[in-house]
Amino acid sequence: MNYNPQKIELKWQRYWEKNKFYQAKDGQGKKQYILIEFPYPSGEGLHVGHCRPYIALDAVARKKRMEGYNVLFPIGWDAFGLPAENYAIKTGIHPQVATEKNIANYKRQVKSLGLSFDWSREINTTDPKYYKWTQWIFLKLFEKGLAYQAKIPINWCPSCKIGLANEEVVSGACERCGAIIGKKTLKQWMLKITAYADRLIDDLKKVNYPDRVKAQQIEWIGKSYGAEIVFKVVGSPGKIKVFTTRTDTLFGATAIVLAPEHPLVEGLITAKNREKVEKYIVEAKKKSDFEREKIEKEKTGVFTGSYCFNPANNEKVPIWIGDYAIATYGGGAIMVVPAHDYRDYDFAKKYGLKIKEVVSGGDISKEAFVNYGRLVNSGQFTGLKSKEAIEKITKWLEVNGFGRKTVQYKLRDWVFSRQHYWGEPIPLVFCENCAVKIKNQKSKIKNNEFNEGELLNPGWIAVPEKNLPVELPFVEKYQPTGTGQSPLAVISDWVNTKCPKCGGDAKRETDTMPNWAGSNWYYIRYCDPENDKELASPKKIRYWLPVDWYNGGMEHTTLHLLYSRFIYKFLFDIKIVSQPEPYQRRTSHGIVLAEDGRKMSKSFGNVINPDDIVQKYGADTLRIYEMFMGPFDQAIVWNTQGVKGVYRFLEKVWKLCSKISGAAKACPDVLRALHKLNKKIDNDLEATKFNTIISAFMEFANLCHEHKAEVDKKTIEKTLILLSPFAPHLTEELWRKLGHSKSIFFTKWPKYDPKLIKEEITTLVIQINGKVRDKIEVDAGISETKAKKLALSREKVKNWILDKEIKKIIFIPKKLINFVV
RNA sequence: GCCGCGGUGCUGGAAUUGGUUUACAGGAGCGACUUAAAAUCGCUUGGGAAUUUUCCCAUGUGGGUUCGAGUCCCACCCGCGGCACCA
Repeated sequence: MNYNPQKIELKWQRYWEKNKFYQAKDGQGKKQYILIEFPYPSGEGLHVGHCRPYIALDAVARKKRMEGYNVLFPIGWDAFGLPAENYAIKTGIHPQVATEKNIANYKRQVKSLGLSFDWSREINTTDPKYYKWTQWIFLKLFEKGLAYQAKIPINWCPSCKIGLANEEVVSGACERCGAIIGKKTLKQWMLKITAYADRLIDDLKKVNYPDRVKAQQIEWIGKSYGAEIVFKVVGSPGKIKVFTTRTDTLFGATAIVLAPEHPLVEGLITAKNREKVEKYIVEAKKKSDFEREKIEKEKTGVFTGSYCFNPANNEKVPIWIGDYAIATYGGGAIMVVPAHDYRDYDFAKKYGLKIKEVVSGGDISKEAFVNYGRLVNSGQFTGLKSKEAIEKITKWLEVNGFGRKTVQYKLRDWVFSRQHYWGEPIPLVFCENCAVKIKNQKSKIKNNEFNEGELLNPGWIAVPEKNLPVELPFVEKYQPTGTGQSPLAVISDWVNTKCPKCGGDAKRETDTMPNWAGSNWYYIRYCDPENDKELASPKKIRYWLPVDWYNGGMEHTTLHLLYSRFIYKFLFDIKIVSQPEPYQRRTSHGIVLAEDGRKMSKSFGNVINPDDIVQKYGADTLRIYEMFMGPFDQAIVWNTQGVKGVYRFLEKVWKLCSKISGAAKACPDVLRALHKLNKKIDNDLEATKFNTIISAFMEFANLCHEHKAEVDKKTIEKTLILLSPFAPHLTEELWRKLGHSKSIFFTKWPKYDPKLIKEEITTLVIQINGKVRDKIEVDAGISETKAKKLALSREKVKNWILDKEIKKIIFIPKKLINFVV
């Protein structure tokens, strides 16, 4: 029989599923929790790029099982979010219906690859039994005062008619539709992720993530150390607080710039300047972030007419307004030190501000000098080095009440509400009665009558836990209202409810949660997916978590990965989970590009559907090709031609293993190669070097092919076991053909014998002055003296040395001998 | 501008971490089988000179360290990803 994947793959997939091969057992033995990012089931189905991480981690999971681990390798569906809703708007098909259909298709595709997921733990974020707990987590955040409502200008996508988080805005445009983002001021629920900023940085030390992931998260959080300095306004009690990391340049501050949105602006505008300033502010507010960015280099500003005192030397410095000061960072106020900051230099040049050198080392007549140096023109601090000056000036400010040491973060709190239908309802109601009570009678409120969140957000009352989930009502119309309200707002019998605190009339929150809400914690739910009493039982959480190996895309580094770490830390604080970090190890896969080198996309018509490859070559070929195509963490171009090569390899394995030579013992070369292969798989799988594993297999198959007559049954069996995590169907089939009644996946993972790997004979390279001139076959254990003698006896070597004097000999056992002449 | 990653044949890439550069595949060429094609199986395939023996040059560019550099150091060029008026 020839290799025919169509005849064997479905058979074994059904067999494995029927016999529940891959179901993890709670609390039994040493565990491995292996996780892939659960897919968003879109209407387009899987493409070969999605499969790459699933296939890779499937191989890992399969190997770990054979090594005796109790492996949890689960899958589920992240199904809330915009695409389903946009699709519903277009077609009138309810997101629920479309989602179910998409899931069915995804499931069929995933199953056709022979992946060893534990389907008994399948979850779906849009299932009320699941999102009950997504809502529960929100309630806990709310109770602890980590959720608050704020009226803020948010990123507004005019096309999707939705507010977006900073993370969803990609260079000024909507991550989903590409429209230019504007600003809209709306009341939004915010999560205090900033309260966890330090821990999110510090705890990266505890986990094994790629450096680039750590670096990106740290940069995103953007912690900087500096000082807050107080500038007193001339002729008024007003005080302006600025943030700087360069306290040493304080004497060079020749102006203050406030963001147009700064709360003190109004009081600082003098009558003479009013018209100009107001016009500027109106213009600035109109600009979107994108426009601001585009004209980034061109600084603009306007003088308010007011002055303040530089605390260092009591000089009067003008107060300006300029939109290069960012409202949401450092209090939206900066001290302008033109001599030592590029931006301030531009600004000062444009508006004729004083440029005063206070750190020596550059030529400020040409450009700003931003490096550290020695202080000049800085009163008592003149002569100090920058580093020392920063400390001393900060201390001086503190002593004299002009400022204090502080830190700033780029990270902002997380905008957690969306004005859309297809998401988890936020489990809060607004009660006018309670709002009045909290606002007016704070002192009379009994202890524990309201939780922290309710006091922080007067009128917003938590839906009691026992009433969860707040189910998403069925609607006919999904269109965003465009007014900033979600489509839920028009369903009056859902919106109108009773206040759980006072029983009075109340209205439900009609915003829903962002699509990240369900994915924040899904991997916890896998530990105990059916539990309707708790998020998951503490016992199971303790057993399974943290995740041992989590693979996902780089694009989630500052999104899902950061968010879910934050949520996990919160759950740790309220003692739901027992360690501070959710993922012990993180790896990232590179994306698979289409054959034309572009991203695979329906609009380019260049998508490769795994169905086609499975149909033509079989799942095992697809699996091995995706591992072989290139380094796992690198983007790679798909090449259907290359798929053929893998198919040929599997055919070779098939032929080799379905006919046994009858040799009683493998020849030493084959045996050694087999043990080397074993070692290589062990090492390279851990290092995610899947491509070299496959090429090692190919080399081994080629070797066996050469030594056809000397390959025994034992060798073939071991080869099949080693290959089984990568090509499960083919190996299972051949395994049975060899007469085994039990599955190959019940065998133990083989251990290589280090003694057998040792080469007895090696090629010793002979170099003259570092250049290869000859090679000899020698005993691996040959001594330097012997090697030298042997090398010098060679004709070629003699010719190269001739009458020259040997100055030095370098001998590396098993590798080379080098004569320096 | 800053942070991170990378640059090796015609192509995807390998190189035990300082020790035989180009493994493994794809593609191309030649040959075998075949009426023929596909498939399959052999052989060839970095460049140049010489074709029995061989020699020189090649890992983005230019320097350096070293007996020896794709690998380490310095400077530069190019590509990719992220951040970006963050004070």
